[in-house]
Amino acid sequence: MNETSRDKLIDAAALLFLRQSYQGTGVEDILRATGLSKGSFYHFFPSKESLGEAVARRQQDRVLARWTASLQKENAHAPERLALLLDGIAARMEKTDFAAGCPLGTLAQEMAALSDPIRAILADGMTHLEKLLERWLRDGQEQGDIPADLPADTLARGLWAAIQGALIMSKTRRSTAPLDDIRHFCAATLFSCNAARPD
Amino acid sequence: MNETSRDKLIDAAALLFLRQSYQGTGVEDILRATGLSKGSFYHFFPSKESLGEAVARRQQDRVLARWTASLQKENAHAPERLALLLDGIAARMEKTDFAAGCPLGTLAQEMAALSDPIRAILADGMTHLEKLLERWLRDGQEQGDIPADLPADTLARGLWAAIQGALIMSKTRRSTAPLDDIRHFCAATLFSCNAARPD
DNA sequence: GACTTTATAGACCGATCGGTCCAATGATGA
DNA sequence: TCATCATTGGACCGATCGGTCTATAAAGTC
Repeated sequence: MNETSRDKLIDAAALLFLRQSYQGTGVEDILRATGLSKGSFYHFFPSKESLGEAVARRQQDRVLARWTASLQKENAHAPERLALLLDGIAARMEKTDFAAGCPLGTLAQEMAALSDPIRAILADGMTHLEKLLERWLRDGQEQGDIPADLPADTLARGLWAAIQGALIMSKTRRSTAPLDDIRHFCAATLFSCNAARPD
Repeated sequence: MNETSRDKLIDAAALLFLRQSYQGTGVEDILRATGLSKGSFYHFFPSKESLGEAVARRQQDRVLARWTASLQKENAHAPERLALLLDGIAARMEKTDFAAGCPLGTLAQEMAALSDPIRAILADGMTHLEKLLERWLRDGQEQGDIPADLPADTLARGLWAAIQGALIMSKTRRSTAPLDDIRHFCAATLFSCNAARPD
């Protein structure tokens, strides 16, 4: 109900943290973005760090929802599902003029050493994403798109890392090419291994 | 000669930026770490951002030297060379109690959208790293450790991204396991593809 | 309608931010 | 010996930082 103000603060902060980083965003910036006042802010949150925790949780929910929608898309094979995910990410990078990045990864990079509560939330979110990738891989293996003898858990972790790194590169090069590279990378190592054994 | 003070500023800033980020490090922090004074700082650098550029260049030189030493190690095959690189990175993470990360990647994540000069320097450094990985891959292909039909340039970019991502994960999980995962990932996709086709 | 709780506005706080300025000091060469 | 110029120390600047406080307004509750 009266969560509207609290939600507005979290949403505005999530956007600003993603584009200007946590430390680069002042409490006043968030107030300006929401039209609320300081009294309101500190009524809902005891500190900026506490808001950071709420932001981390919200970003986790959002990213998880987006990844699930792509990676578990009905009537689609593994390569197509991955393409869906990467296209969505690429579109988001272009839309923000390459100022964004992974909502979890960027926060993690900055806050892991600064706030242990936030670090823990983000670590949890990343585990969920890896699990999602692992399930995508296993589905692909069942469908025959990915060789069944490959270790899904290791590959999932490696693939998650590759996507994170591609986002850093995308931001630095101001290009979506690194995200396409991931697709080619998978085509060469995961899918093509399969194609190389046609019998 | 009298570059000592300038060098001290760059080195101290490089260390602090890596652990506390650029925006989390005040000019006064750097002065405290070096024992120098504000007059000295602004004699050598017109602004904090200008120091940031110098730091980016220095980190590029350092990382490039380390990667070259590992990936072009004499009398070593591709898997061993990669292991050398990843072990070095893992050791550095543990030594800093997981507060560090890739000197280029962390700066890039934070500064790419904030300072175009710094962004450009880091983009350049990343290109060099990718070229280094590509050469490592081609050497491995010549030595027969990696299937010759794989596209070295695409794999190099993907692998670079995976290492970056593993560093984010390592920092967030406070563990070196993600770096070991990269090794297993390569073993499963690059090296083992080869082993899977024994004939 | 009286009373309590929740929510909001915004003045204010000390600390710190990046940056300026100038006087003092060091070294160099004529 | 003197002039020159690179280097350093540190007081100082306005702006902003995260956070506190009090007064008020709105929303329930009986």
